[in-house]
Amino acid sequence: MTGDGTLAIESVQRRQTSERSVAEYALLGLIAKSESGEIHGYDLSRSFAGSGLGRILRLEPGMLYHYLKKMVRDDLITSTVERQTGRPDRQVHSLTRDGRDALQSWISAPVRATREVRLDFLVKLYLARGLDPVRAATLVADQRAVMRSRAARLSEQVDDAQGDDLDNAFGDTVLRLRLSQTRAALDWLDTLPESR
Amino acid sequence: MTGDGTLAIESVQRRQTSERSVAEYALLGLIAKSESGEIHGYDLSRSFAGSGLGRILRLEPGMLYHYLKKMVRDDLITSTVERQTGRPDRQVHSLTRDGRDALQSWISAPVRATREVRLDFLVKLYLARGLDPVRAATLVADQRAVMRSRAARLSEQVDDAQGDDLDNAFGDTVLRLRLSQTRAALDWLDTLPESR
DNA sequence: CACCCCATGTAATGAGTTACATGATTTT
DNA sequence: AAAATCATGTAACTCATTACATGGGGTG
Repeated sequence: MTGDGTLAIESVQRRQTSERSVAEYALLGLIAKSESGEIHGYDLSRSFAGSGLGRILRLEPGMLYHYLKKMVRDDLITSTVERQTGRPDRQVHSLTRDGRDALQSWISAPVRATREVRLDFLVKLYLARGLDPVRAATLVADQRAVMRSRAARLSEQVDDAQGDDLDNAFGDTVLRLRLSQTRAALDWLDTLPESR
Repeated sequence: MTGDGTLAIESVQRRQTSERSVAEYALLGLIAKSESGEIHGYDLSRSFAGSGLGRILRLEPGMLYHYLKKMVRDDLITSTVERQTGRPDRQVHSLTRDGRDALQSWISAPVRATREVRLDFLVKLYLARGLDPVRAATLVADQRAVMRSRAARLSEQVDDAQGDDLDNAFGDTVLRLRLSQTRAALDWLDTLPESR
């Protein structure tokens, strides 16, 4: 075994620090992007489905309202009732200080694993573009750096590996898949307008 | 809306026909690969961790025994008690006809989505290599075909897309990421010994 | 004597999916 | 008259993760 050579393993473990799902950050981002800074669940649901986010992840009403309640509980957003006549009352939400901070720091952090590019990074990029183009540019740059070092590391490991028996040959196969996926992500990052 | 142009969306929905998890098939495969055709849970756990499978997915004892019970219930494997003295009794498992069929047809079916290459396809490939090299070769060929048509389709969509507003531009970005990931998978498939 | 190996589990927890409940009002 | 829109949820279910229970035997 070379160093901590244990490759990242499939298992969707939330980070110990009670990490939130992508969908929650997506909601925070949509609230932040809303013109008045406040928005109710039903509108969120529509703008979610209508926006670019609806193209990469699905969020059913049940889960949406669940997340909103959870984030109110955790003091990331506030909720005030807006009475209506002839229509059901609305719960209007807006970001708290904590919510804004959580959103900003989540968006700013590049993803570590290549597999997270497809979902997590895309959501970060979408929100960053909508909220602050400068942040989008640094995000892309930071993500490039992560992917580059990851590619370098994988590349080393591929060179070091010798495929004696079947299982070692397979380990090599796995490494080369990861390397090729990582390089593809890197190339894609380079084509983004933020990389110009 | 062009045809059913709704892009595949993130949501790990099991297929309606009560689909099994990758780990279950991995277990079926390990039982099939065992020399005597039968093996008990504890040995399975060790050979799982020790084999190439342990490099791509994790399976804790709790889940392993859970799957074994489930598959006994569903008549994919049988279980007989092997008494021991000075040691706990063992539950020895072997494949039933249904189990062998389920395993073979799962292994033979290429994955549809590119994101499934990283886990599902790798497990299929590992098992196919261990059980029947010929099947491994056809699997790789079939998977190549799927990825090629997927790349072609994505390529079309990229050409058709025009990025007017922010959300359409994002849709284009998403498509190009998928295309690049799919092409990378395709290139990787070509480097496999089965493609020679 | 403390600890690890053998061997199989259970219990607690949490996260996500799907389908449905409600009840008024507007559109077809 | 039927259906869709508005607006917010609840309930039942599946699936996976983690940690722990058990209890005898061998090893440092």
